[in-house]
Amino acid sequence: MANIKDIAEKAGVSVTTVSRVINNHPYVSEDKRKRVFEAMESLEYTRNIHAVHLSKGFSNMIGVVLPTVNLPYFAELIAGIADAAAESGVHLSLFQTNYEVQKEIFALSQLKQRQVDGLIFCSKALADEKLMEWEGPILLCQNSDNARFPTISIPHQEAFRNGLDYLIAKGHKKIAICLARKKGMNSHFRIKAYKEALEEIGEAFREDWVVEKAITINDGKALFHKWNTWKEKPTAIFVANDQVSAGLFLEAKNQRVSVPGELAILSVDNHEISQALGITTIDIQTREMGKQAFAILEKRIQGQPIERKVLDYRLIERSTV
Amino acid sequence: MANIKDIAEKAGVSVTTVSRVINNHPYVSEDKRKRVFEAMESLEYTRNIHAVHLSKGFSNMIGVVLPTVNLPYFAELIAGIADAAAESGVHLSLFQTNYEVQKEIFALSQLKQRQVDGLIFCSKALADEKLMEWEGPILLCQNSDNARFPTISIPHQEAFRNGLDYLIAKGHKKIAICLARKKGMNSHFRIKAYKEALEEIGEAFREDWVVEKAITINDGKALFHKWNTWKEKPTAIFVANDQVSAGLFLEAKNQRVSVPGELAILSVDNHEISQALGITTIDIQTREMGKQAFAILEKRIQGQPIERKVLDYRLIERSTV
DNA sequence: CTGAAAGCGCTTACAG
DNA sequence: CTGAAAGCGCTTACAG
Repeated sequence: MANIKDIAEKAGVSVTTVSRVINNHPYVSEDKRKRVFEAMESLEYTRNIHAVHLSKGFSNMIGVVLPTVNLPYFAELIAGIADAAAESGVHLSLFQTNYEVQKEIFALSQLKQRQVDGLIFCSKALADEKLMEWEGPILLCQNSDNARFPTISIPHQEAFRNGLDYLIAKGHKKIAICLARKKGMNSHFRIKAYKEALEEIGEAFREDWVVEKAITINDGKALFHKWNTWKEKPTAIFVANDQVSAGLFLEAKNQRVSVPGELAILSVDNHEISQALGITTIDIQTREMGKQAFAILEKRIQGQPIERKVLDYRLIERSTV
Repeated sequence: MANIKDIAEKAGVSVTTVSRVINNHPYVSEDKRKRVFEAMESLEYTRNIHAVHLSKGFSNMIGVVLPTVNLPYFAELIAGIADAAAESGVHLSLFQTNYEVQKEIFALSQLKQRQVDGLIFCSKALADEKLMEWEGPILLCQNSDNARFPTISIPHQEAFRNGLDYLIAKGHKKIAICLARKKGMNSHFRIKAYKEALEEIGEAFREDWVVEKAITINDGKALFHKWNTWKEKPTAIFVANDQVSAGLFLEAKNQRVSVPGELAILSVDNHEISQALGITTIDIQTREMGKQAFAILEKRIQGQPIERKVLDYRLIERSTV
């Protein structure tokens, strides 16, 4: 494969000039520019990107860290990131961690080795404090107490509270909630909002009405059966994602439990499936979050100050509450 | 940042020895190995991966080219690829093309520049012939006439025929089909199978009963309404993906059209949603395809001969036919 | 507008 | 088991 030196010889110029032509620098005479282009053409020159990276010190690639790509929430998030990255000509490297800590650490080590210029953590198992031990641009798609990280997030506590108030306004007092996982900032804030809302309406907090580790449609089906076994039944379940809500809703219909008559369902996401099923849900702009995540990280990589953005949410009334 | 030379000085050895230690080569005395490790520790050494790439000539990263990550089929495929790649310590770079030809060409140019060692085309707009103009390891997740490409695929024609025969065996003669897009090898083979089956049962091929460009749940809903406007109605629709089938099924239920009584639905994918809805579908092992795609490409990158694998499919009887 | 030369940080064939 | 040196292919400050 021809390299820059071969081109220089063929064109009768220096490698410096060739480099200038390749990088579109001004101050190259038209004559030489032309000769360089011809030489590149005839020698079928392709730039070796590794040499560029080594020389420049960055890779023009960012890493996206997430548990799995195969969940609408994350797929949508990546799609947003990918669109924004493509527009800026930045490459995307995927780190599917399945919430395994050592895989998250692997991603961090890649940042350290300069495999990527920055990292977007869509969701993570590692605590913020652990992340602090690593240098380099790291963006979090969730709120963080820690000012070291740029973030893009939804005000989950507020949004969740908003949803709860909506249920309460609709006459519900016996409300259960269902979260994706126990740990994680989002769940933390949601439980907090839940407790506050219960207190205000004088209802006791019940540990067993906080269902966790629910992510898929099948988890939603299981949730229905759990609900069905409860002696005292909540009249509404506030579910933290559309997939689970869909499973819950479909199984309720299957078992001829009327929604929202016997069981109201409020969801979060506003992905296609909740629209298709007519599930009332809170839109959290997942795709937009992906786009902004990239934009903020990119600015940070370029040395601009840490930015922390909060996105809006919106309750979409449909027919399950 | 400390480099290999700093380590060598600190440890009192040559850079060659440092490199050997880093790369776990044998033939380094225990004493020196220890000193090198100590030096690396105290200087907080991190290897610059770009230098490794430049020197070795490859990047240890493959590219995945697909229209969008935000569709269960592709999300599942990537998840499989990502799992397999992670096990081999290979990085994944994502090229979301939205079926835009210039974005596919961009991915190919990245292969040429060595940004990636190989490319997996999950689905593409470019014709095989165009792809032929590019060198380097390129794997196709679909069959190809062209022996230049390693492939992993489902026998779509056979599988589709199998599904049609199943519908026919169930007494259907008026059968419509619904495909993801007009172009593309898969659609080509499916239409072929469709025509053959129709001929055998003495039914005429009707262009208007071949619905195309259907990908999402909402497309499935639209499909229902299209069906509803047809004067002569097919008694069965064979839909090429679970998302569309789900939309079709849900809307049929909404509109109180009995499935399979008035309209039978046969699907392809066997993703979670068809299971949740009880839709009869053909399992095409999407995740497994992803895994094998990676394995075959990886072997090809390592110089092994072109491999072309065909995966099995299986009809899952549920309650929509 | 132009070029010689140093630099980015590794790997590896060769000689010992 | 060890090291000096060449090589991977670019970029860029400096001097003109």
